[in-house]
Amino acid sequence: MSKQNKEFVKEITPRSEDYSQWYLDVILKAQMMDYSPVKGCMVIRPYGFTLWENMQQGLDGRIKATGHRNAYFPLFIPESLLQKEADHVEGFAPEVAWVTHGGNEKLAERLVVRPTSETIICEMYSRWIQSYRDLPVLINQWCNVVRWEKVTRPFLRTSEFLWQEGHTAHRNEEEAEEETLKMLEVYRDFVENDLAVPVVTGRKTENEKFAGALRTYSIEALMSDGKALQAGTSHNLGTHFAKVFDITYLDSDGELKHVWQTSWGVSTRLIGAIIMVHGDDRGLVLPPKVAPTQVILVPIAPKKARETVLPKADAIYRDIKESGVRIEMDDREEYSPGWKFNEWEMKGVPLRIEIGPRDLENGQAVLARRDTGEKETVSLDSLKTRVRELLGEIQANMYDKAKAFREENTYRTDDYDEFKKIIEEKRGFVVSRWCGDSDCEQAIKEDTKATIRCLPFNEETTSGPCLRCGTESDKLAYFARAY
RNA sequence: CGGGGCGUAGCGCAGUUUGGUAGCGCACUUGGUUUGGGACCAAGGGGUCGCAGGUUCGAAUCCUGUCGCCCCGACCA
Repeated sequence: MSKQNKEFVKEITPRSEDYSQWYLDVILKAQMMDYSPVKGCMVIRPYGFTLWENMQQGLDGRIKATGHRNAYFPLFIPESLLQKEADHVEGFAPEVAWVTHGGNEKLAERLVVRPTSETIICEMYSRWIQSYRDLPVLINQWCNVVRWEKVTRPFLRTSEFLWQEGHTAHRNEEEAEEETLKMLEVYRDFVENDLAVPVVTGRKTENEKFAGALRTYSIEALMSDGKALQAGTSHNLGTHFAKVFDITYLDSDGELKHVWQTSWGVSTRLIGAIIMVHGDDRGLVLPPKVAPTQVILVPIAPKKARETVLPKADAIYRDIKESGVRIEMDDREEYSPGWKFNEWEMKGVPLRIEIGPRDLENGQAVLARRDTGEKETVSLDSLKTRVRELLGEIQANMYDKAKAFREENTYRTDDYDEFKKIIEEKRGFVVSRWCGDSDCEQAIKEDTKATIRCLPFNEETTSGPCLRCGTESDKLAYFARAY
């Protein structure tokens, strides 16, 4: 390794050395985002935004396939609307941005820049819904929201972020609950299959639920530093909002009833999850399904061989592109192959094709995969097929690797001392019995900084003592320190 | 809000103790030679040293004030 190369490798702080710094290095070096002059806000650069667009595409398809349609609601929400639901306003008031003036004139009523759109959407729903025939209303919106956070972190917690928020209205509890769980499943499917990030699904505790919700469900992912990240939420809002916004319908039995509502959302935070779950000391690693560039073709074309290599590389590039793979060719003359290899690895491109004079002599190309670093030589005849095959393998391998990591870092104990030790020394998920009492949950948080991420579905358990207080319980909870 | 640290070129930093008119690496520009894991040589461009006062013949350096950022704590959909 040359001297320059050594210095370069140091440019990305090793993950083990300073996780925070590593995270920032990866994002900046991959040119996903940059800091903006507005505190806590970020500029998403084209490379990062293309990733987001690919994610949007995958998720939007699933949202539409489950019967929802996209719409758009205003960025500004009158103060009086936000005030209507008590829990909701209490939850969001400390972090909303206010608009107080229009031009030079002070507004008669202040506006908030939406931190979420429940209130303004409910206001519209109350006008749109009259009859049971109007239900269900299944609407989704892609937009930006603003939450004035004290501590921010790129992608994970920013003052402004992009997201998708679904808002639905139903006839009764059963339908609303079914919708809430259906959308949680859509998120699980999308995040696990497209982003290769394994998640735990479950219900949030009363403490952790959405401000104004009846029940909140979430998908929880484990980052490579052992901290948990809430990757998506789905809320059964009950009839709380319907009551204060007067969203009623005349049912087929002639009775006037309040609708049951749900809301659900995932945000650009998922980009942070991808980075922290898959990234390594060389930079970003992107799952093929959403990678802006799936394959990077690097022709190795010394002057003498340029005429033979470049046309051949171009033909391969076109051929693969036509087969529907997102491939780019890096034929810049001013950078050396090694420079390009590092550059594209930093950007997380899943697969690289190297093709030079030596390969052409043998009728082959070299394939290098980002997830394992392995290289293989493939004959030019089978290149196109092998590329598609490998992209699939990489996607699957990334998921398996992340899942294995999560399993290795998920512990099962009901002993509080052991629990504290694991949380402090190893991090990860700790699955323990919990009595269901809020005070107990709070005490554990104060002792260990670990919170209940969710109460999992489908975890069988026999009755036993609660982790902290010893009360008999058959509830299991996933605990972790979280972002 | 409490404790600590830092503001010097696009980025990362040295210079501050002991005042003398600003430097290094990367990046950038031009020319040439290069290309299988961040190539090399040569020549260039770029800075009101966070801001405002003060001390001094002279301030990046000393003094006072102020603004901003980062880390730890606190707070936290």
